Amino acid sequence: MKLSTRGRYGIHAMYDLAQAWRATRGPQPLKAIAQRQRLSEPYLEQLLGALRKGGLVRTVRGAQGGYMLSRAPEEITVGQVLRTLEGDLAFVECLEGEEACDKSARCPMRLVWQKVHEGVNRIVDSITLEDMLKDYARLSAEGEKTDDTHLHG
Amino acid sequence: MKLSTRGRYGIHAMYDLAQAWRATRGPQPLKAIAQRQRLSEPYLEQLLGALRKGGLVRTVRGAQGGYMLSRAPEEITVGQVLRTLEGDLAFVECLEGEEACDKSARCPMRLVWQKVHEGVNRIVDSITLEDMLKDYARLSAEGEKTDDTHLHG
DNA sequence: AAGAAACCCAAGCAAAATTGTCGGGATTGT
DNA sequence: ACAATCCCGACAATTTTGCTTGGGTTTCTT
Repeated sequence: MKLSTRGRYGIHAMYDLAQAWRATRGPQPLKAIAQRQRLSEPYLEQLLGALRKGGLVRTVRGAQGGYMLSRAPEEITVGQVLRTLEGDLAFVECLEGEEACDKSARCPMRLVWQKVHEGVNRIVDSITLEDMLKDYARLSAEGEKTDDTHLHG
Repeated sequence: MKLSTRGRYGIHAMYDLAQAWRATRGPQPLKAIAQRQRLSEPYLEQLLGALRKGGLVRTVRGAQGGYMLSRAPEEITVGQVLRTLEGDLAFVECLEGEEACDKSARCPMRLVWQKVHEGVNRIVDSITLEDMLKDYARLSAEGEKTDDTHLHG
């Protein structure tokens, strides 16, 4: 029931890129993202590769290159990121393919899984990277000290 | 992100016991439950053991014994079953213990995980075994053939 | 009292998934 | 040219999952 590190690290990376989007707008080298978020470079590279294929980030190759969001932070949802890295956010497989479960139409469990599936997706799709930036800004304003290094969760 | 077989099989077993509750009220032997739900006996035994410790089923030992719900189907929620077998339904660990995440108070990710956590729990706690029985009865009424063997999902 | 029908429990274990690492290739700015 | 980058597939370590095995213990029936 836990998210794997793919989803968790992916959100960290995307949040990092959302901050960069506001600040410099330039591409961020893998190494910089990995250091700020304290993630292993080669592993993060895999995740960013998947996010690129999913159309959520784009890359600039060669020196001074790096990764950047493919569109504005308010147009990327947490759900898009998680589904790209984790696959369909379904509790059970029988919801994924159309014919994954033969008895699908008359299964007492199915409605339960459907409700959870819809609920989870509705929530994660309602939160954009921009929302996360704002929420965190508000949170920081309330607390006193500023500290923008490595916050995991 | 998938439920493990523990949660899935557990719901099947509890649904089976909910049906039995209405019909006979007598304890159901492990073997009978396993056969109806097509689950491995020794494995199911583990799950029922956990459900017993969790207070959701009670047992009658000795010959003619078996497992039965510890209270009425309308008083047992899907959430109780899943949490008993899967642990806290949290996307990330930092929500579980109080001090699992040191920076908890000012973490940009935390609010996201909290919202999902609350959403999932609200949904699974809103569905009782009785609801499942009713939903399935309605579903069966709509379809024509009756068939109460092994429906997985 | 014997036997069978049941639950109870702790280890062990193979397969699968997760979480990375490694090595080399391709592209591009300076 | 050269260095900074991204790109990609293979593989290795570790953990988790999904069971199985081999014993117990309790209680009903005869």
